[in-house]
Amino acid sequence: MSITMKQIADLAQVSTATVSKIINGRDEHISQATREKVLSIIEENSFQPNTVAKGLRVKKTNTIGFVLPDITNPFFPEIARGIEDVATAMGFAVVFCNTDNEAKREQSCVSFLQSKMVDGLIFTRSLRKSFFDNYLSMNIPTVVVDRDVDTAGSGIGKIYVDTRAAVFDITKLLVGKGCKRIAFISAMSTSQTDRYGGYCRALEESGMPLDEAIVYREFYSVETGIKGVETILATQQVDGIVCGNDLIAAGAMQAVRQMGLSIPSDIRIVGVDNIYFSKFLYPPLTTVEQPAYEMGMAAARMLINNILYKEPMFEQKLDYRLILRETV
Amino acid sequence: MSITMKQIADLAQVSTATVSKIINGRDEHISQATREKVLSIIEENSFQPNTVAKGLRVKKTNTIGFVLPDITNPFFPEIARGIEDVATAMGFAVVFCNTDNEAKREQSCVSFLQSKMVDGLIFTRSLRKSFFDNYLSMNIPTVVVDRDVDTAGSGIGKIYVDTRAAVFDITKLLVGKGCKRIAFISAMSTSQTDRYGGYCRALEESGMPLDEAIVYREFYSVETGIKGVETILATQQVDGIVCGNDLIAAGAMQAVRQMGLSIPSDIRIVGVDNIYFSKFLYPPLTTVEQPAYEMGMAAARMLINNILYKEPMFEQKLDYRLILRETV
DNA sequence: GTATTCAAGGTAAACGATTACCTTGCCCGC
DNA sequence: GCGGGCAAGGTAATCGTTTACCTTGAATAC
Repeated sequence: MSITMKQIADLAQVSTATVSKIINGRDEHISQATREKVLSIIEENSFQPNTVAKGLRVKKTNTIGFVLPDITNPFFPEIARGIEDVATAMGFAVVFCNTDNEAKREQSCVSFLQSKMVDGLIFTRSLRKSFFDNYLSMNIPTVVVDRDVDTAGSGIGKIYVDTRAAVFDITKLLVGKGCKRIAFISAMSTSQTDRYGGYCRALEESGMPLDEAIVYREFYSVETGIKGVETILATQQVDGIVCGNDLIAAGAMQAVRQMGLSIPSDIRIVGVDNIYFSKFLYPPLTTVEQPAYEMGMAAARMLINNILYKEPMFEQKLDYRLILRETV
Repeated sequence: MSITMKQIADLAQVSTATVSKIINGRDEHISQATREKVLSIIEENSFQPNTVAKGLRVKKTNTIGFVLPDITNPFFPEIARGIEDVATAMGFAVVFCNTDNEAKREQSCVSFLQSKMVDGLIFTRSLRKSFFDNYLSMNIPTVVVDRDVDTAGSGIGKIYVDTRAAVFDITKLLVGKGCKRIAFISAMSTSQTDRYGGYCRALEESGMPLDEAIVYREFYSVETGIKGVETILATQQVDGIVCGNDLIAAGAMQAVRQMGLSIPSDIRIVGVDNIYFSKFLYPPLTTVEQPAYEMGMAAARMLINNILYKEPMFEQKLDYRLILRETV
């Protein structure tokens, strides 16, 4: 095992209280000589205070939990990195928890993280309703990112971009390019204020009918993109597809190419997220950028400022940006 | 704060020792009545033992650390997921640490994780030599994945695939396709038993000269791929490029297309890793698959078996597999 | 000369679990 | 009727820190 504070104290012939005070800067009543002696012994032995003991004592672990669906989805590592970068800079660690979007795992993540005494939690695209009220009562500093949840009065912070408006804009873009019949492929989601809502409103405003036969909703995955175009194009004809995210778009593009159609001359396709790989798709994907890294940073910053300085939580809307490439 | 064991004990009118014994199954001397009573009170209050207190007492935190260069590189989330999945299944948590391949950050990750009393560590593409001897003396269960390190006698486990052989095979593939002049773009690396070594040997065996003018080595990134082809093609002509990983290949492909060349008719390109997005590149990338998810699982399994049951560490070589797509 | 103050540092009780060892009462054998 | 054994559970030390409060000696005030 590593060296403990007690051993350092013995070496320096002082008490652990003295060592502790020096380490934590509560050292108004420590002489310069003692301070230097202790510090040099700490240095020599490269002593690092045991954070689990400290955490137990002070009930703060300088650790935050990050609950996300799946780190393997390329949208999340960017957020994760944003979170980790500011957390590290502010002296916090972050522990990850994948839920696969399953309610049970979400629950167990939270209780697991709680038992680790994390000081706060960041949820990305999770924290489901069934769990919400129960969760609130735990009273643990929380910010949700990219999740539409009613935070009013709950003390929960929120970082988001208006993806509904983003989808609205990008389907309008398709309309502007002359598309007459635009399909929608995305994940199933309960709320109407989401991406699907943006699609509907854009159609409506353009005087185009909403046709369930050309919307397909399942998961935010490549497979959904593939299955989506396969089932829609089996019976329908469309000249544009808006995809709920870039993963879906990647799958959709592959599937339409497989059917001998070409992009964008036969079908125009757009996505959402602007994941790193979107520009390497063929053709490079037109999409709307969500600033994932910045969202992660903003979330971590808000959370940690709340933990450390009791700064209030708030809602912050980040801007999206149309990324025009070659699929429209 | 959550409820503590003491409070449970009070509610059940027993001692904390009794509660603890029941929770941990050391309950031969507890009556069925008491057990049920305690269990039901635990249930009602959804009590979860505080793992940091427990960790402090038993000096085991059921947590492992995962040190990696950058979660944003799409090769790593797969490994991470593999690690997390088996860790979770075996009752362990994993905390991540990005190093950006900087020696300082690697050091501080380790001492940070150590202060968190992690029970073991997994390094991916890190654990550098300068640090190695010092590290060994810490005597913490460790496995390295995808890192060429001499583990003989060190008690360090190792999961790897023979990427040297993989690169050998895939450059041979290029030779077989008729390439006469094959460039190499990869990361700088110190050891000769790495990907570069495979490239050299393949050239040699094919009777082709090794020409420094057509090798470019910097980082495992898209940018390196771009800069690599820009600098090589500025003065040289080649008909094949082997890239150290798929990220580099993606950059390289974009750059050669930008120069008006086409793949594979003008230049054949191959990568290594088979990251998720390789099949969506245009044209779909020929590469060699490293089973990242399986590597993560194998690493976690070995590490945790060592921690829990003192099973010895070992070296395990996983197989790679040529993925023939359309860039050759 | 006594009371007060202050610098410098020590004492010991927490934090929330685990666990080696003790206690108590009951039963049983002889 | 006494010792042994066992079932059932309690006591208290411990893990490595932090921190409220105490102690000590010297300086200063009056």
